[in-house]
Amino acid sequence: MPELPEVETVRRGLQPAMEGARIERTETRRAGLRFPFQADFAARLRGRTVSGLGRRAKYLMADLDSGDVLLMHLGMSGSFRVVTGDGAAMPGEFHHPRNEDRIHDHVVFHMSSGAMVVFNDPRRFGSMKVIARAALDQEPLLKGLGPEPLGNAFDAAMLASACAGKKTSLKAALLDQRVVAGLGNIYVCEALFRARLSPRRLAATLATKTGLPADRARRLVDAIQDVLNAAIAAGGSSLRDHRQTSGELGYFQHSFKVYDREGGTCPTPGCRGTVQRFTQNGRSTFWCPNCQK
DNA sequence: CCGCGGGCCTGAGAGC
DNA sequence: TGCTCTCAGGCCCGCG
Repeated sequence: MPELPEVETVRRGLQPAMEGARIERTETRRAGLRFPFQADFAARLRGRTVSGLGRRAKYLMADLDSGDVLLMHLGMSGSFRVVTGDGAAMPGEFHHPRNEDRIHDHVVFHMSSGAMVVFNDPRRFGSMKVIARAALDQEPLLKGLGPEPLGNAFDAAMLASACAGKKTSLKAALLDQRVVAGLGNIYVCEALFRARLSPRRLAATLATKTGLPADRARRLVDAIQDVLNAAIAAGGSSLRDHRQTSGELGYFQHSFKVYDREGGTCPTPGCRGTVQRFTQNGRSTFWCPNCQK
């Protein structure tokens, strides 16, 4: 489901339930998700206090007082919900369509506060892994990740150089987590629209012949940051699966300009274009051919 | 090294 | 109603 804004929304929702609390016990209700749980997965979590809950790209990272880090990825359909100790649902939980599918509650963290943090993931593309903080920079899951799009290191020069010489489309380059980490299909479509850049454009054209970032690279960086910040402020986008941990819907999907708006009128003032859809690298691309060049 | 297509899973929705 | 088909917000792997 989730791209960076949804993962960030989940992180903020889980913070009150997890930070400063101890994991008394972890239930894993099946052998694994995308890959099998480590044999010592639950044991390494038992009795550990969560000192902080962070995020890297689309990964949630819970820092433990043992020196370990719990890495969690939501895949396509993963979601968390927090259930208070008396068993009462948090506001909004009752209406969560997934909550009837308890068969997809795969991991339950029983916290010292009495709260339960429940991970539900029908498609099981999500993953969880405990690693030593000292070995974080060797972790294969994180190793190839590019810069955080909302971090200081991400700017037009960096994006242009990461795309320099790339023989692929701009759309594919932005989906490549080695170029920039955290974007997915929705926010790539939306950012390209805001930057007025064609998803078909060669990625290498973000740099000038002298290697300097073109103006379009600056526009694209601004567009990426603007759309991510706006989506985070809205609690992410709720299409099929994503909810905030409280069960509330994010509402950024109402602000999509092109994603899932095939056939609609281009929202750019004065543009008479129609939003089009086509398939690129196996994924749907939505765009306005009239104003994205 | 790079880019692409397939595969991993289940569920929702469209069309018949 | 129910079947089949397509598609879905991600990522890893193997192939050419």
